[in-house]
Amino acid sequence: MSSPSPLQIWLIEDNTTFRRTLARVLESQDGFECTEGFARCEHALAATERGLKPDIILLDVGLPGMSGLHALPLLREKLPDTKILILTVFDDDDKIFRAICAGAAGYLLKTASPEEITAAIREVVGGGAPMNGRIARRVLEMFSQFGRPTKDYDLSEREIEILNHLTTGQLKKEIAQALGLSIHTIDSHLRKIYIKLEVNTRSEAVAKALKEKLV
Amino acid sequence: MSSPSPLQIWLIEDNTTFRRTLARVLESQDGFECTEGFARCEHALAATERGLKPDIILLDVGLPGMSGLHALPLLREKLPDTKILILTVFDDDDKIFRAICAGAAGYLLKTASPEEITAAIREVVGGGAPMNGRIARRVLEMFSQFGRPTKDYDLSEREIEILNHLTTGQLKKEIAQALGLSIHTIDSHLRKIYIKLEVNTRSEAVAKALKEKLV
DNA sequence: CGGGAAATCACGCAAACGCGTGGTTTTACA
DNA sequence: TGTAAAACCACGCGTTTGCGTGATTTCCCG
Repeated sequence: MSSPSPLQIWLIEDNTTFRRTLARVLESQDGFECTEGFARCEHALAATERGLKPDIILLDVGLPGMSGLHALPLLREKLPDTKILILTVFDDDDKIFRAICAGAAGYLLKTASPEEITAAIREVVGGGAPMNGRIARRVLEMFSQFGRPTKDYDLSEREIEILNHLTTGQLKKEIAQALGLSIHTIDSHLRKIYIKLEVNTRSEAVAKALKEKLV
Repeated sequence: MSSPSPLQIWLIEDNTTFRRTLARVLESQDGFECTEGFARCEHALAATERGLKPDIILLDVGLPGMSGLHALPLLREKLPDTKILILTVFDDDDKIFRAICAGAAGYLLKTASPEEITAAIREVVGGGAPMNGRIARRVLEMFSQFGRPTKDYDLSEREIEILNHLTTGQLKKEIAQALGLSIHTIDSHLRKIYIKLEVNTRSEAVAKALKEKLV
């Protein structure tokens, strides 16, 4: 099933021993072909200039010269169809966050066994996003931070509705028209919103509403 | 290793057949104890009032009465230490997003085999966050949307600086004072910002800046 | 070296805004 | 059934804004 066109894999990893060992492991897998190994991102980027396009890249983030995190968006631009898996020892939230935002297709730790790494590659090919369990947990936790309404300002439905119109830049007059109300009513609601949000200007209210996900 | 205190699992799932089958499968696992099965979230919430606290909950989202997504935050509040796994047929971005934001510890699909479900439970106990591969991919894609500067409006440094002041609700006068400039200069910058962002009001500019992560 | 973009400053006007202060009607709940 | 909160409406005042139309200076780059 895989013999006609083996999966082309690149390794970007400065530790030569680890890179070669991993390359050997991957090569031994049916359908895998470890076509290139680079010690620096710059070399990999140069290779893309020569028109080479792997299916998968295993990318270390702690590299001499250009870091993997810096290279990621560049690689993604050059190789939009290539799935890039992070393979690193770092598991801090900032690196995870930046890697994912930059378009990493998965995040593995170097503590992973060869079996786990090959399984991850197969998973990413199958449309998945392999992650170390702890990393996945962190991702979900970070994600859940986005949905918090933070504080409760006890805004009424009408007030939230008007707050929504504010974020579209509408004038009091326009909001009144849109809701079929008098401009004085909008003004009245607006004041209560200001009091509840503890702001004094429209833009401050909009900023607070958006920053704290009230709308 | 697990005999002293088996893992207590609740199922919240309206399909009686599926729930009972799954309960039987889980019970057959070493160290698992399927203590309760509910057809409605309301029943589960009532059970928490009686002081019951499972280790794991498998929660369907498409339920009669209160939906699983509505119940999730309530369950999380009652049972802060319980890991809640979503087990559903739905895989649309909105449901995934809401479930994760509400604190789901994992997201499984009902197409999962019994083996996959038991593996997922063991994974969540081990500090992981089991997800269906496709779901995990979606999560990373959604996540990566947060880091985008979206479009490039070609704002100058000064303009971005002033845009920042705008999001704090400052008046032109105040910004001028803060930057040691004339109010006319701020006005001038403001107009260019409006032109570049294609807006006509301050709040619209603030909204656009925050929504598109320009600041 | 010269052109263009960015940054700075200036004046005036109509429109919109924030705010004080008043009111009535509708809705919700005890 | 009463009462409080929300929603609705109104007028006026002083301030701020958005915009048209100008100008000068600084700095980068071809």
